[in-house]
Amino acid sequence: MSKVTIYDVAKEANVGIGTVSRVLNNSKRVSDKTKKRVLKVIKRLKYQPNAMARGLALQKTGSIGILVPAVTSHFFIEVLKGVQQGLEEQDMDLVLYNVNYGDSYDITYKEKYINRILSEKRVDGVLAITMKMTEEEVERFKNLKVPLVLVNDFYEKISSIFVDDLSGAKKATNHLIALNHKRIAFLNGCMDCRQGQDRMKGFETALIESNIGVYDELIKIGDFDKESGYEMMKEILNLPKKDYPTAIFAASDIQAIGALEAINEAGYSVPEDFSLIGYDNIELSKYLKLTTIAQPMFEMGKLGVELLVDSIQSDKEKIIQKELEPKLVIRESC
Amino acid sequence: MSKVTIYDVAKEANVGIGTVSRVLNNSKRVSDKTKKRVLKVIKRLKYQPNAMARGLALQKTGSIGILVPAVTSHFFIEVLKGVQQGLEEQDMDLVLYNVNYGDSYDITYKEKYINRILSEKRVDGVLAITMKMTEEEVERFKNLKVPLVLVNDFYEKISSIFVDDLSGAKKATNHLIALNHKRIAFLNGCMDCRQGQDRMKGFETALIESNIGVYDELIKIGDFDKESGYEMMKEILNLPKKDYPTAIFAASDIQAIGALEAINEAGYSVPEDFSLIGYDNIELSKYLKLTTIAQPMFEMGKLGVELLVDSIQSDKEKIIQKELEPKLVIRESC
DNA sequence: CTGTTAGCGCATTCAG
DNA sequence: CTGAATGCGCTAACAG
Repeated sequence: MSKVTIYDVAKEANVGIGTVSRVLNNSKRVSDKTKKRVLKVIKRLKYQPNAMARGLALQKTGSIGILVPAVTSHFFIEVLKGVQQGLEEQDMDLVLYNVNYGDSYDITYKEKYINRILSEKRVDGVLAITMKMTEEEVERFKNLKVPLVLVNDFYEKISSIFVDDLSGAKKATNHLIALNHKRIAFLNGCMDCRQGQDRMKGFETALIESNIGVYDELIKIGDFDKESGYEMMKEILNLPKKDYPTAIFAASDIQAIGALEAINEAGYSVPEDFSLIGYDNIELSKYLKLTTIAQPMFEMGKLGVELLVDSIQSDKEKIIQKELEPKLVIRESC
Repeated sequence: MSKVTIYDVAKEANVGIGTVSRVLNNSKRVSDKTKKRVLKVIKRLKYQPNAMARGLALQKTGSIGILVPAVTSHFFIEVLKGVQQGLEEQDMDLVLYNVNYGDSYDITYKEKYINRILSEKRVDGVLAITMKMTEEEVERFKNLKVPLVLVNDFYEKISSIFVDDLSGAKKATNHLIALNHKRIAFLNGCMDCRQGQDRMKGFETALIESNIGVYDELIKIGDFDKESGYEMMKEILNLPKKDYPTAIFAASDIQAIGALEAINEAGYSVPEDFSLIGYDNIELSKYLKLTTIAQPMFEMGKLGVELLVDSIQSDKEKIIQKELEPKLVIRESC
């Protein structure tokens, strides 16, 4: 009962392999009677087509690739859930290309994987999640006609799914303003990515619209990780006390957690001494009771596969841009 | 520059495709001179062999499958890190088979994936993580000679990597005993899996060895998830106060977190009113300052791939059982 | 050492 | 409607 091929089925059913192949791909050009007979043999022999052979003949693999900077990030995990669910409905497999190596993002791995994906042809298309693809990289996909969709990133020439960061940052800031805060600090991530830029803009816009002061010394730029949140908060705590903010908006939950650590170390607490709001709504923030801006991660994943599968199947280029709306989740940190 | 095949390379280098194939697989049977020439053409044409075709000819895919009940579990994420790193060194791809569907473990999906893996032959071997494989399922792999290694599970006829749960539970319990606790509760997961049984045994053994009472009303059996931890803790809090334990040992961190919620809701706190210790050392527990038993998840993943790749390459059956040692991580919950 | 040929398992013409 | 032949891109065995 080892390897049963299409030939075994054909012989057993007294037909040619062509016929078997036809019923497999449910072609109309086969009589109901023989179809039934073949189907029965297939079931009896527990036959299933070999993915490699089929892929080679069809020039399709029946699987998609996921390109991600760090599989272990909370953000990705949530997106992955959506991807899984979307994929399930398609009966496609998922190949994971994790750019992260030994806990550090390695740009050479990104390059390496992209090369591999593009030439090995093990996947029919790829979902790049939070990957900051360069224009040149994207073009390579286009040239080779390998469907690509960007999740949580934006590029005008490629289907992308992203979140309205400007709106999210405004919501966060406005929540703080509604709570009557006048001196609000902002711990931002990088400024050379869309997310950082838009969140900054959202923050400033909200303040200006409410006629509240924007204080340079309360705006910090670092990284989206915890250490950076910690460092930035320490800098703020080093300010003269009279310049302290009453509320802090961190551009990511994980930064907020870092900031929280700095706050606690300094003998202060949240929300008594400082109000704190994060961004992302990762699972952790629920346990830490952190107020935050929820990104629709699951939906992004699910929508992402849908777009990708669509573009694989239709194979005519159709660029779809989808902007999702983040929403405020109020917990106990402010 | 679209699809460059081995023929293009051969023509361009004035050799036969056999020669090209040989340099690709670094066979010794090719002169240095032609080898260099071919290599140069390969680089110039940016040629990379098609994975499908190679797989078909070689009967090897160059990728392994991961079978897991829930990609989003913290435990799995950590293991995955190890897997990734191990795989990186082998240049193999990773195909994810997630049995979880719509947030609930679905046994029919397990069946479905196993069938798919076994017949589609898209992967050369599989790593089953925390999968509770039945004897019959394992036998199917053996019959079809598809290498399988179990991670965090044990089956004598298959290479397995697991943790000494008895020892882990003893360590946890002994820590509590060293802290002078006399009435210790145990919130266990299922009792029909090795983990549950061993942890129960470890718990009881530790108590008995120290001549401390084992109280039936303080031993609860549920599930390894948060809800179950919450429920079990509530039951304990419903006991007459005089019967309250002074410490609680939860069989998983996530259960401990559920228990913590119940404790807080009842107006008590940790570690003031109850000492609490968990099991697993997932990332969350660090932030919640939960004392726990650390499972070497990363190592399990890494070791797992190594065993698997070994068995794929050598292809002679060699069953290796590896038991790892868990260790106590003391934080602030006790 | 190197070119040629025969499959790997399947989908897809092309005849019948 | 159906069977036989051809090719997908590559490896391996076989001649030179």
